Amino acid sequence: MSNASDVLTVGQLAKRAGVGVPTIRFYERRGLLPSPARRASGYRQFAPDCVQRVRFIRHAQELGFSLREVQELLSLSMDPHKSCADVRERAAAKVADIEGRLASLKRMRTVLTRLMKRCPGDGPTEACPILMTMEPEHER
Amino acid sequence: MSNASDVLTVGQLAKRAGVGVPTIRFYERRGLLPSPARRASGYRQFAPDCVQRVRFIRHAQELGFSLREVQELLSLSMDPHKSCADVRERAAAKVADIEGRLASLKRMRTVLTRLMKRCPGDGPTEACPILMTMEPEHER
DNA sequence: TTTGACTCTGCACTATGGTGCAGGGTGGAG
DNA sequence: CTCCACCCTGCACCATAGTGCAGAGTCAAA
Repeated sequence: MSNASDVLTVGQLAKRAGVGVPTIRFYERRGLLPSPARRASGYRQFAPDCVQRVRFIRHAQELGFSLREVQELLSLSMDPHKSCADVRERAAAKVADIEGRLASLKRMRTVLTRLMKRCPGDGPTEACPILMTMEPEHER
Repeated sequence: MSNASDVLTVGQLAKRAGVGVPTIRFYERRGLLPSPARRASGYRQFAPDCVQRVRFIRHAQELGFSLREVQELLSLSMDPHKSCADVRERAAAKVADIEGRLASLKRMRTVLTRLMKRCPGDGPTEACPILMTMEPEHER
């Protein structure tokens, strides 16, 4: 079934996965992609399933996982001693992380919109409640 | 009123503002703090109001402004041709920015929690719906 | 055979917000 | 006068996720 014409060069892999060529090499250096076989010339020969792998990486990134975390997820999926529960643990940690960031951003938004309501919208900047509230004699 | 004993060394400024000494020098290089007067020895002599300035910077950072944006805010407050409306514009842009980030994080959380509900919590990782959904044959 | 597109390596650089260090000079108290 | 804490400059480095480039080699079609 699989023959030599199945393998992909970096460029082909990059194109099919929708990323740049340097990104592929970067992932390889980071251990997110296995070191591929090489031709005599040194050209990389990627197996076709590397396309899935790269898309997995991007998909996980979209869900908020860093490359380090994606790597952990990948080694989880490689390790027969690990179970679904381990994966779920990572997901739960990520949700907690996201919720922390959400709370922080919401606090920022609350303060900023409150300041904007207080701002007359004209007048000199010295009288601007936004700037004044950022001054710290206003503490907390 | 103000005499020589009013001025602050970097270390004193850093301590009063609650930041490290290199941070002060970094802000100075970035133009967030004016270049202070120097003693004959080269020691910086900061005016006491620089403490307020540094705290302003940290406060604005807490509200989600980058140092570049803090600098813009500061030059707005220096410029007599600028008004409160200009400041409010920056705040509104930042709120929009924060809302974009909130939406993105909420999407991530939604997907992750949905995946976690589908996950049995045991069994091999190959069968894990979390990992499987990150595989891209699952497209969009 | 030639040409153009592709690939190789390694290194430097982007942005962000600092931190750390080496190798000097300075300030004030004891 | 000595000592230690502080200050000076400039440079390199941390993490993150790549991007860009030089200089060389390769592949395949025309």
